[in-house]
Amino acid sequence: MGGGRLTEVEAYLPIGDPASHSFRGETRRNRSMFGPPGRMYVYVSYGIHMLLNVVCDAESVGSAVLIRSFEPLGDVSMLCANRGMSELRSGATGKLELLSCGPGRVGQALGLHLRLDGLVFGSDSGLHLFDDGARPAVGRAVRIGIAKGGDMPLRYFASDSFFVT
DNA sequence: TGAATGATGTTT
DNA sequence: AACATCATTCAT
Repeated sequence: MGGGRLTEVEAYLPIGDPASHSFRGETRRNRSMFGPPGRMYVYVSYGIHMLLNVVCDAESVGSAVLIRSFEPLGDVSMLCANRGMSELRSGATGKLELLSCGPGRVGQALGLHLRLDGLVFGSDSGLHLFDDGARPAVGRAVRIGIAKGGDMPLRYFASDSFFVT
C-alpha cells in the first residue's frame, strides 16, 4: 500500500486545446477521455511511460487532468520497489523526489498498466483518489513537453512543495 | 544532448 | 504496409 498527495497536475481542455488528445475527436486511444468523469485515462508516452489522467468532464465532452507529481506519504516500500529504487533510509531524503516527480515516474511508481485505462478510481482499479482536505497554495504555469498550446498556463502545482518538476 | 522504445494516428 | 509523432526519462 503506497500513496501520497498530489502536488502537480496539468489540464487538457476539450475545446481549443491543440495539445489535448481529444482535440481531433475520439479515437481508440483517447476513448476514455470521452467517457464518464471519475475514471482514469492511461496511455503510453514515448513508448516507455504510462501516464495517468483523471477524466473530469461529462460524458462525450473530452477533457482530462494529467497527474504529474505527488508527494509520497506513509509506506513508500511499494513505490520504491516499482521504481527499482532501494528502500530509502529514513532521514536521508535526498532523492525522494525521484520517486514520484514527473508523469512517467508517477506511472511507474504506481505500477500502472494500459489495462487500467477506462477503469473507475476505487476498488475496480485498486487505485484510489480522494480529497484529504489539504488546501495548499497553488501556482500556475505553462504545461511541459508539448509543442502546441504552450502559451496556456494550465499546469497547477503546490507552490510550496518540493515535489514538483 | 541524444538514445531508448512502442502504441497510435496518418498516409500510402 | 510504412512512417511520423510523442502530455518522458535517463545516461552521456
